[in-house]
Amino acid sequence: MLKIYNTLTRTKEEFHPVHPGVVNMYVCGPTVYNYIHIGNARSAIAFDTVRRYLEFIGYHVNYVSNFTDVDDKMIKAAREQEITVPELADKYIRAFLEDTTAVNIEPATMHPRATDNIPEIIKFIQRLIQRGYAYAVDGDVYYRARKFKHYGQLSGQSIDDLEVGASEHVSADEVNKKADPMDFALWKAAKPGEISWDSPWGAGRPGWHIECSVMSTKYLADTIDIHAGGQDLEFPHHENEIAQSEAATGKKFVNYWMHNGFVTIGKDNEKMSKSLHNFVTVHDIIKHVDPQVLRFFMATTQYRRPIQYSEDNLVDAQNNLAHIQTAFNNLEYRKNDATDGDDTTVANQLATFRSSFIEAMDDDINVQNGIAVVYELVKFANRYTEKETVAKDAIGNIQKLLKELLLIFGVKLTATGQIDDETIKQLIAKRDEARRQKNFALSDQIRDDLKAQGIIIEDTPQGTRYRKE
RNA sequence: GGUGGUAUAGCCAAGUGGUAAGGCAGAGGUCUGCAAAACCUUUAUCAUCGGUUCAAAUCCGAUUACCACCUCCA
Repeated sequence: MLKIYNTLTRTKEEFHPVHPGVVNMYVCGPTVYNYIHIGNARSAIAFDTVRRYLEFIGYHVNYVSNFTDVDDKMIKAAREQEITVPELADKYIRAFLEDTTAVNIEPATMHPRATDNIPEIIKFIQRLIQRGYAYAVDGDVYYRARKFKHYGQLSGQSIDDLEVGASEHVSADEVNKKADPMDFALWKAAKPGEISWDSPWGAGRPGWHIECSVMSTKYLADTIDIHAGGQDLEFPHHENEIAQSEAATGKKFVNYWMHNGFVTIGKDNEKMSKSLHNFVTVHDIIKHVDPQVLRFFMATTQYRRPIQYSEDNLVDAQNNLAHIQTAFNNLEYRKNDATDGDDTTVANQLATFRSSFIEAMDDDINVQNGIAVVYELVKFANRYTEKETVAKDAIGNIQKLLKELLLIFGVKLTATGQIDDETIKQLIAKRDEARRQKNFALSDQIRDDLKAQGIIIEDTPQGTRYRKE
């Protein structure tokens, strides 16, 4: 039974979707004014892993992730680059898709953009005004936070405590307009020259939080199963989404709230963020780090835990992944001399590994324990590879399970060992002959030459195998 | 000031009452002509102090340190 830690209740709860067998899941996506950094990628990877696991255990997942393509920072960045806001959005949405594809994140079922939903956003705000939860002032529209009696529930704070903090950050302009410092913008009047849309309150653009309420209900349902995002979105973003959505629909907005931990950097383990300017973009890092390694590195830490980003930790991940890949390749090599048929011991063992894996992952997607099962499976595979006789189907089934499990972590395993190259094969034959004649000077010479070409030679009881370095 | 989180071996990290999973790195060994790959063996009393209990890394209290949110941020 899958259990998920629900931020709303601060406990692990058994997961029961509204519609059995189907999961409606919404993940807050980035504001597209820059390349995504690995903190943004972490969120996408964490919930892609959750999605893949849900699919692994048999759910159909409707996965919606938005692009915030208009806000203050978009307007500022577009102005600096002397392009329009939509041009800026197009540019970084394309970059987002390239970067996330590189680390093997499945495209969402739908990637809606805020600006494609302006009419729905306006209608949603009108509904909130009708219900007395919102009011217009000079072309702005604000949400009356105190009117919503559960306000503060997600972040676990009373509205009065929140107000102490909020009042320190409200600009003079807002103080004059807002009825209460806790109120937040649903619609912002356009300043001269800014991108805008016509509305009953004049030209303007949506506030940040409203788009997610609108798109979640529009593309999924009034009540969805999972809503996810970074821990920094708990307040105010998700708190505000709940207030908006539940005030508008009168229904529970989300059953399970999931929040991922941060990527930290530096010796103080500080949060990586755009505002602290301590970020590394995916765009840059995959120039010198294998995207599969980056993916594996991030996917093998449980989504709620922080990830400390460092070269050393990346190297660890690289070694671990290589170890798994090698085991897979060595299995492949043994297919050459494997006997037909299966091996019941192996079949039983694989079933055990599978259920151990599920047991681990069912505990709030505990990937650390999940990956530990993978390492056990790898060890089992290596032992099997060294047996005198092996069965073809058994090898195939071990590989199949390895592949299936690694895919949950976003890694596509394929046999990279067998290189079909006649020249290499001839050289190996020549070397084998030299070894038979105990001409080790020659055989080592051939091995060194091949190594210089990036080909590694390995002698096994079944013959000489080779692989790319 | 309010709220939440974290502290386990050189590093990453599991473990939520019964005497410390797993991985990396290190050491020793097996296999090998030598290698490589792999396999085997090996490395901690769990931030500090106090309490509860037959029994605590695990529960309670206090302390310390670090991080995060309360303003845009995944």
